[in-house]
Amino acid sequence: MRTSQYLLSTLKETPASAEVISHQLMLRAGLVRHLASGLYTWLPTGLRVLKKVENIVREEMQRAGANEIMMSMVQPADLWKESGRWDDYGPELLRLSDRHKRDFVLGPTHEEVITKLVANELNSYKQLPLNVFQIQTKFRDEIRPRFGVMRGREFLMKDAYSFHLDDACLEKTYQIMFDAYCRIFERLELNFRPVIADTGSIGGEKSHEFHVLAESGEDDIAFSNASDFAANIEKAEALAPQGERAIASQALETVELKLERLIKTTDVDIKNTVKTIIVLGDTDEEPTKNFVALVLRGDHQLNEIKAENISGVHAPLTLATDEQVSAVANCHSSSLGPKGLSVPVIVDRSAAHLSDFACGANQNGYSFTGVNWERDCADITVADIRNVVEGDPSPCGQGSIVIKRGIEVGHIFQLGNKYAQAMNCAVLNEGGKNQTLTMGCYGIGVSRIVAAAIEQNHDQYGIKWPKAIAPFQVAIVPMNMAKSARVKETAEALYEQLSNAGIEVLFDDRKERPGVMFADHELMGTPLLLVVGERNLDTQEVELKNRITGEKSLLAIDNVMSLFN
RNA sequence: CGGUGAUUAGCGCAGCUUGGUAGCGCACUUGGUUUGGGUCCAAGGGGUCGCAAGUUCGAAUCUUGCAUCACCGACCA
Repeated sequence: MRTSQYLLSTLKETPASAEVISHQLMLRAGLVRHLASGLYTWLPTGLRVLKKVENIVREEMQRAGANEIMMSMVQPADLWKESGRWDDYGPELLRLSDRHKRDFVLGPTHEEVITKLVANELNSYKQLPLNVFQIQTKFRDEIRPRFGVMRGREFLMKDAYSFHLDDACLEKTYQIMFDAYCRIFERLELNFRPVIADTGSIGGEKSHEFHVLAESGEDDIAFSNASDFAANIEKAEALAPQGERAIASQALETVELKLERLIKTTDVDIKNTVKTIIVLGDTDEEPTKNFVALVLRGDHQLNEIKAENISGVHAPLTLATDEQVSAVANCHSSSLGPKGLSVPVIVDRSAAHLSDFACGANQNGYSFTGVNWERDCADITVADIRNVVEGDPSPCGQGSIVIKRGIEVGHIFQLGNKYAQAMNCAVLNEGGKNQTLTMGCYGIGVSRIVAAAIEQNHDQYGIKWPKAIAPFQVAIVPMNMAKSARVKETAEALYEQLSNAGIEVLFDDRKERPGVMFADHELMGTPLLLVVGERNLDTQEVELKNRITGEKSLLAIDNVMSLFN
């Protein structure tokens, strides 16, 4: 490709709306352009990268025995009503109707369509297991699109679905997919980690996320500093503190200070206090009485996922309003405490290990000190409802927790039979009986990977693409071609030779000054530059510049092809 | 949806307080100059100041409404 024919579109200045570095560089290097909130146009350079990621994903899926298909992005609402997700999915599901007023959705994912297809196509256990995938545009009407294509509303995703007669078979395919994902991210040269994950709204039992480690990531990942253990913080278990709880030694006292003031103005340590949060319960009692109290150590944070998975707690987790808090405890939320509450009390393991602690007194402006479980507050349930923090013992039993930020680029689930049951997806088993299938599903955010790769591979000059996904393998940069016939001839000859050999080469034939060309290629992140100039032509050499290492060396023109063997 | 802020040339911004001729840098066009790291000089093109209504002789500027975009929370590949 010649730059004179190419939509280069680089920007010198950073558009003000771009927050993270990958978004800035994607705009500046001319990979994408903003169309509307969460919607982007992919320019030639960006599309080249996207296609490369896509192809690596496709190759590894095929190697893992998955069949590529393509499903419609527009899906009939009836299917979603059948699975129950028409009601469950919420406003993130973009709904539309056609000219006949029939309801449709823009597919955020394709479980319904694929399960219906497989239900119709498969009849016998002999056809199992089956794994199918597609690489398709998805649409999710995100509440808050941000960070460019990292969280767009329309995005490219690889989604695979596997079908099995039993869980043992699903487990096997799950492992194959796990390995395939590792291969994919290794080929993409990304610093990634598989982490144990929550299954979220898709439902199911076992699940891993694949995270690219980056400061700009939106998830907190808990690692062990002594083993392979890694889990999304949503899912990382906070172990109960070691040892016996200290024996009560203080008497219960009432203090005329809010808990917050008590911590600030006295020597009471926040780690020896508990905070109490009232949330909606999940029982059939009349709504005015249906609440649960969650109790955490003062310095800990509530883990909403863990909390809403506890029976009796309403999912999704819903905080009580100020009025509801007053109705439950006759005080403001800042003076809440576990003692004497009439609602079920769920206490985090760490908070339950305290003795002689301080807490709100359920009376505005008052606290208790010297509080002890059992003696002062007996009827409680102990559970793990907090986020792990750095330094906690790792749940794997080895080492302690370290927390890093990650960008979720892949997610694999063991779905079970939720969709198969709803969509009546079954085959005849060996005994001739109808048997509902069990499913796995496996997603990769293809367009998000492009952004994640930039987050991990850039410097002050621009993008430093991993070789496997660089838009061009090499660029030819002639010095002052307009003035030197020798330079022009050499550059043209090199270009022809490389193009004929099928190498993705960008020939910068613009009439630009060297600085402009160098800056553009560095911004775009082309791994290799061949600089053709009068300076080295007497010896029949060109300069080779490596974008990643910054190394410069001289290379005989006759040897250029050897770079690509 | 809630909270905050923004909207003036393709991009980055000034002008608004105190109403009166729409400006700067980059980019773009033309001519010259320069040519191994975003040269320099000169001339030029490009704007219903987000939209609508109001106040006024007169609105980018004041008032009201709406839209869009971004940031902080819930969602997720």
